[in-house]
Amino acid sequence: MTSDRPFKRALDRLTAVGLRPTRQRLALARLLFDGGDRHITAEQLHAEALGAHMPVSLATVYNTLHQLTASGLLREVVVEPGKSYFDTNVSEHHHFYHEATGELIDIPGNQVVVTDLPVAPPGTRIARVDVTIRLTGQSETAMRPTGCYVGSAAAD
Amino acid sequence: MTSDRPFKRALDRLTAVGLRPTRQRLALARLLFDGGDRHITAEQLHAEALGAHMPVSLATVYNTLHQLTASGLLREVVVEPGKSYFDTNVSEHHHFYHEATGELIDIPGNQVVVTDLPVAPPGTRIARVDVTIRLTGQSETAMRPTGCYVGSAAAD
DNA sequence: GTGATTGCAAATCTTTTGCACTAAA
DNA sequence: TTTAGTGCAAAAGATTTGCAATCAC
Repeated sequence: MTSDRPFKRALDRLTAVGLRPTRQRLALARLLFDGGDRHITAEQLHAEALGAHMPVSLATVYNTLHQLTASGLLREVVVEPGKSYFDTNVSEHHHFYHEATGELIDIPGNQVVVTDLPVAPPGTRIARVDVTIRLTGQSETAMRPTGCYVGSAAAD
Repeated sequence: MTSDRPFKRALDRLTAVGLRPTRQRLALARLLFDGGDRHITAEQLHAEALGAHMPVSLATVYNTLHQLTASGLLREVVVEPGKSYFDTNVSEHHHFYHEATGELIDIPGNQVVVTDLPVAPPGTRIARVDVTIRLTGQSETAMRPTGCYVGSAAAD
């Protein structure tokens, strides 16, 4: 990789989708996209920006997150009423959501297979399939080895 | 079925989970459980109660919905930041979510198959698997006949 | 009667908006 | 310049909370 300096990567992403790379957007894009995939809320990103001496207003954080989402650079994942994460991984994948800790964990797309999807209602098109696996605090019992079947069509 | 009068059904459900069947809870339970499965927001239920001459405060609607959810009589489905539905169908199933209209449509559990679920992280247990199929407004192209594959493990 | 439940209004929290100011092209 | 973008503070929603009044048992 010749030019994946953090700064460049963030800037490239912005220009690639036609967003003017302002100081604020660049700062946020760097926090978001440097150093691998992450899940972050608007509040968290705001706090991070302030902590990194890149003051940005909360409103701008929201604006930017939504612009990036609309541009396909982020994906919004709503886990609870009043709590949504922005996911820098926009490839096909799904999530574990740990309700106790609020933690969101990526599951590579190839580790979850959804089949037999019903036909979309007339006049609509499937935009995305979200699979969220909700986890509760303790694992009193053993965890499932490799497959948990939801639905009945596929035998193990 | 000898006794599935609406009133009885709602009352039974409440007592079955140990919730004192107060006038308000009974009224809300009837609106919720009589007449088949439904998806409803707190605001909608509140409006319905008022319209049905069963005045209940919004706070009580929220309290009751959460109590019913905690008791397993309802399931909460969060579709967007600031918008969640309460689903009277607590059996295994999934949802279409039409982003344009805000409409939520049940998909019977047996119409979606999720396989190859990864193991839950240590110390956790899978509480539920939510599959939400997001629909966008127009269907310019043809809809998928019967299977939309998410992930790569299963061939068609 | 007694503790659970309710209603109201205020408080919280998250997110959006209006508008004057600032900066990128 | 010129227009997009930003910050602030207020507004808007959704949900929760505190507490006195009320109701079910």
